Amino acid sequence: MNDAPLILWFRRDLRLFDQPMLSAAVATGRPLIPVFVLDPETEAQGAAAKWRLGLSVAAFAAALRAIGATLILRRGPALEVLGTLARETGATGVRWSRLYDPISKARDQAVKAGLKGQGIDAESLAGHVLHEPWTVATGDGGTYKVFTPFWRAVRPREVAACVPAPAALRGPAVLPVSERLEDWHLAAGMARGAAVAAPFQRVGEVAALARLDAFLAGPVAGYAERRDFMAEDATSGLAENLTYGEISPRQIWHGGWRAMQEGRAGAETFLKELVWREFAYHLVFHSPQITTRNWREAWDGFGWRDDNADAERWRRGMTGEPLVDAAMRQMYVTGTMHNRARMIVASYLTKHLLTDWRVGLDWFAECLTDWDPASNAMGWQWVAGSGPDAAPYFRIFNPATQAEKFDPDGAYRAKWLHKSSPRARDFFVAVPRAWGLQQDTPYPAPVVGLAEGRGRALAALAARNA
DNA sequence: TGAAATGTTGGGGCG
DNA sequence: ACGCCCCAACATTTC
Repeated sequence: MNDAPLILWFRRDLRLFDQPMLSAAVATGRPLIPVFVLDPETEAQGAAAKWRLGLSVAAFAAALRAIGATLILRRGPALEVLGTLARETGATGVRWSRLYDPISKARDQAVKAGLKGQGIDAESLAGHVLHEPWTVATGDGGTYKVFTPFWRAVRPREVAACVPAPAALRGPAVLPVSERLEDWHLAAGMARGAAVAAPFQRVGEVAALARLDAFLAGPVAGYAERRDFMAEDATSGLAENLTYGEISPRQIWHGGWRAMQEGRAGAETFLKELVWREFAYHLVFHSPQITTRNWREAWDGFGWRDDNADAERWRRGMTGEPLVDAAMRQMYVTGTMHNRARMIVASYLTKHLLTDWRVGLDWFAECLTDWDPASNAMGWQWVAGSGPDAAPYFRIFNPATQAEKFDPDGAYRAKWLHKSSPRARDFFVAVPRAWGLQQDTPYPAPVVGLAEGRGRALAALAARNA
């Protein structure tokens, strides 16, 4: 019997329940060495994402400790670290859960080939999505490029049952050395923002499961009607947990499905949102260029403005358009932003300010604790019009109209803008000194009139479409 | 998962 | 009772 240790390389799957890679490894009976590698690809991520990742790693390390295992932390290129760890421990195999974005794919392919070259058995398993991207195809074998048919194809599909969490993990006879999480300084890029943002995070598997239960017991019923109201707590808020794999998409699917069968009105709409995430992952797998280039190549010649002074005001929540600024400040303080607000600020940047969607994508990547490469790219290209199933070019959100509809009493705007609001004050505590913003900085006049910005965008976009 | 302009309809006030 | 006007509400079209 093979009793050589197996290395479990954790990345965006920091959970114990419904963790196929982990369960399969436990079933072998071999000693297991869980490891998290801070590799250059991960270090390249945005400030908020790296900081939030650190919280997740800490929570996962604690969860592993509770079942008798130690999460080993190592920094360096993944192939190098995993090879070294294998030699140190006598491990003969490495397992991980698959990722689908181009950067992860390139790294993982190189790691797999490199490990195999060293005689180490390397295997990746599913776990981050409901269905492997290559298993969902159109009638003629192509890939779905429009959401609705994708939804119709995915909805009736059987999703595999969740696998239980292991009760215990058997470690190696001698524990390999681990670095200390504190020494990674993952909060460094957050400057003064980490302390401000911390209370808004829901970290770890236990908290994520509790939120799913609470959401399915209550808010899901009104999800379809209430989810767009930005001041309300009507959404699941599970995106950050999905990002780090603190909860499995399959568990959410099964929970949502059950709620739907029990007749909770909003449950199907909720499932649809989960499938939007799925759609993003399938798209990024089949069209990896979506993260960096116009998904529709016809857009390549379009004269977007590059980064510019207006975009800087957008980043700083100082456009003078209250709903846009409220949303940008919410993101800067909390690391998240209401879904509808994301569409509105993205429309404002790409349409009213005619700024390249990649400028917005980069800022979201820097600020969001729920950042993931697939959803971020799909969302931005969807709004800009260059993406799959994209909004037609003339679909331009009017932030004032959206505010009237989805923040009718102004509560969301007031929460993030009004001088007397503690959340609005948090923003001034969190922003870099270099921005030169103080609480008494006067609120600016709009960077562009709504009618003027809309007219300018329509003219430019109509010319592109001519 | 849009907005604004334009067109249509129908109820009520009023002569 | 009737026609006329106004206008809100709704529908359709256009960007």
